Amino acid sequence: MRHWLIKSEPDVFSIDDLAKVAKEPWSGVRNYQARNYMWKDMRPGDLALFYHSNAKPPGVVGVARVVGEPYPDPTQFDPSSEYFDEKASEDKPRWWLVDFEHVATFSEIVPLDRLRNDPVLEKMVVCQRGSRLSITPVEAAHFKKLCKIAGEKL
DNA sequence: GCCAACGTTGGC
DNA sequence: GCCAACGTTGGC
Repeated sequence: MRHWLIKSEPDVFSIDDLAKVAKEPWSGVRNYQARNYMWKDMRPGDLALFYHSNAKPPGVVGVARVVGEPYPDPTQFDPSSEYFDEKASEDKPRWWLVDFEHVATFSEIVPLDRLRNDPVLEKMVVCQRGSRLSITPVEAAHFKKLCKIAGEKL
């Protein structure tokens, strides 16, 4: 099993929103690297740290799980969607996604500051300067340590 | 294939 | 609101 970190702006879609739905299609990702992670590398059952970006403070707030296999992001075919892509077609989709389900909400956020001040967790991609990628791989040891800090037993 | 211009992300 | 970092676009 692989581990991941997914970013979401809580004003748009928060961990609480995820907790309210059975599963959420991770639509609207329009970055090739992030797409490739969902398309080629994610497997059902993979766990992901749920990260709140553009938040005060930014940080990891819980855990989500990949549900099912990747499929084409339907918003790319919808002209009324802000994620519409005129260069994509049903026979040649450009954007792929997976669904995520809620696993856990931490009792407290683990702020980005906290990660940056940790000699081990500072190595996480999300801690790197200028890191903008919305989906990144996470080492199993980092995932485990972060859950421990959060007091989360999975 | 280079690279300047532009748009977006996201911490601060 | 600012701005550094980064990805994408398009002219050449």
